[in-house]
Amino acid sequence: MDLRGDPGYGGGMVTRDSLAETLRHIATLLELKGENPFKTRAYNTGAEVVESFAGDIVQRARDADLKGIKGIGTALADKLHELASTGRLEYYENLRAEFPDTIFELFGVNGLGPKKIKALYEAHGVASLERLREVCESGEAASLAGFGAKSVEKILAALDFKEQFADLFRHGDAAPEAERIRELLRAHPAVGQCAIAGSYRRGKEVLHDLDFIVSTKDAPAVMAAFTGMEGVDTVLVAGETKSSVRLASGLQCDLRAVTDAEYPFALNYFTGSKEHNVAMRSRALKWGYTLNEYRLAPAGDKEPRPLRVDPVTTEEELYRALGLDFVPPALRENSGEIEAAESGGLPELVALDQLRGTFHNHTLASDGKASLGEMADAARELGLQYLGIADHSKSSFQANGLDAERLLAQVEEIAALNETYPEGEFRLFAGTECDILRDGSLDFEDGVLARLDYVVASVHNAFTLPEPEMTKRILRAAENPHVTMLGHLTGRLLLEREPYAVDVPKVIDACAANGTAIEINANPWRLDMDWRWWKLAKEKGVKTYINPDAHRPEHLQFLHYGILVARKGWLERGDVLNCLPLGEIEAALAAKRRGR
DNA sequence: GCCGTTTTCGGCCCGACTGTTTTCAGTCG
Repeated sequence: MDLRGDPGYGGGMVTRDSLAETLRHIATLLELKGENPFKTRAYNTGAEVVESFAGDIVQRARDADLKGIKGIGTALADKLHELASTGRLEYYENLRAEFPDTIFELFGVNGLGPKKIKALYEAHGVASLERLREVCESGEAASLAGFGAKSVEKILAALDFKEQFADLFRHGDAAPEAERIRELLRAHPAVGQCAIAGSYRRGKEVLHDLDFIVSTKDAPAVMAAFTGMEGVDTVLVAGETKSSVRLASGLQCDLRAVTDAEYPFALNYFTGSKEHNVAMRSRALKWGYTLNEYRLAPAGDKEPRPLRVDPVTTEEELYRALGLDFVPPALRENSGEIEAAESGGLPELVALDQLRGTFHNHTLASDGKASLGEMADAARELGLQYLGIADHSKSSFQANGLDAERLLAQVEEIAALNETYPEGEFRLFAGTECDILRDGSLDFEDGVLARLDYVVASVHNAFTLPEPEMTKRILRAAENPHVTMLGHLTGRLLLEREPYAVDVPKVIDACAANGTAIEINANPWRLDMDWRWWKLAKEKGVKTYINPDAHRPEHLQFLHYGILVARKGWLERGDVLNCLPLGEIEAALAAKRRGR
């Protein structure tokens, strides 16, 4: 059997994502076979657990140390162990031999689910997008039981869409449209409460649609306004309380309308995540209630436990009613938040207005689009007390990186500018985004680095080193006493370029041992280091700086996205060093330079 | 396949919408 077409499997390296992907593929294949849907769900749940697990799930799987992880039972634990330790899984290979590899493509077509795909495959050998189009255009598909002219038309439209657009969007790319539509709904006379729910509200880095929730007494009017609004390309669904549209950008937007009384339940339900909802519902059940998108109501014949808040009129009250602290949307990923909410152990998440400055920013000297003074002015307008300048170093010649001479001239320039700011009110810090060279050495001599206030060390070339070498390279930088923080740790560009292969837990350990911070790069294309690692990093005592990687003044707004990452990573004010006020950050940088 | 202060067996969320149906199956979230 040829599995070469599957990058996440059998290619040698086992990663968190490849483990999750294999579980998802198993779930899909079981669905195709018409297996018990709950078994299918168990595999999908397992994939979610693997993806969001706070810790080194690959190592745990390798060590057969998965006992006690909720959602991973003995069967999944055994399979994950086999996968992680050998790179293969016999059960999966047998399953895959039953269908052509390309059949997975079909699940990405809107309107096609396991039943229809199975029917198409068995009747006409449909196992690829090309073949699907053929049987739709030839009329063969329309004659199948359960298929008709309309469904074939929809499949063809979905195929056209797939050719034209990606089905995932970066959070930052979707944000302007999301906010525009929210304002439009909010301004509608029939709309009471209104929110963007879904993964957008949870602060996920990529989204596949936007979910809007409104409360209203005139749902049809709001639905009409929504499906008829500017920017709508196609109306996908148009019901009385639920509509879906496709915008010209390809982004899908769903709207649900409920009453004011139902609103907190709908908001909670459609914010998700699915797994968080399951946990909430099962908790409600234990208390003797059924929870859905409309209400919390007594269930069954037994006397329910009295709610702590009754009636429930807000989402906060819904959590409190069930004996929980309010769980911020960012944390609703089923990674321990319910347990923490029960025991008063939720973190006090860091917030945007707690940031006092930021460090990874570029100017005209390298590849930025604004001068030192312009960047400083923009930071002051935002109310920041300090701004760090970290232009590229000489090896990043493609970015016009600075050599030692130009860098030291910039240090002088920064010192002169600092003279012009009122003492204690604002300061520029002189730094560098110093390339980590292939062997882990830095792009400047120690003597040069010692002249700077701080150093961001980043990888900008040789992205394809094997994991052991890349890890060694970055470890060496993390151990260099001049390095204040590691920049964009994995180099990923969301939906564009894969992260480079690096053993993140090892890097976290080294950073903890050396007092080196790891940046949260807030550029919406990066959002790197990924939020899934921060709980682990925090446990180990690693701190972060949230940096916009700004190349122009407007990019300072990216800090908002960095805050989303930090919050998803359970980080508090004390974990984020650029929450420190000017006097204290100077001391912290100096302490790090002295080797603590 | 997972899970257990209701259960080690028998549950596991379910409502909205659409299209092909003549009362419901499939998909989606």
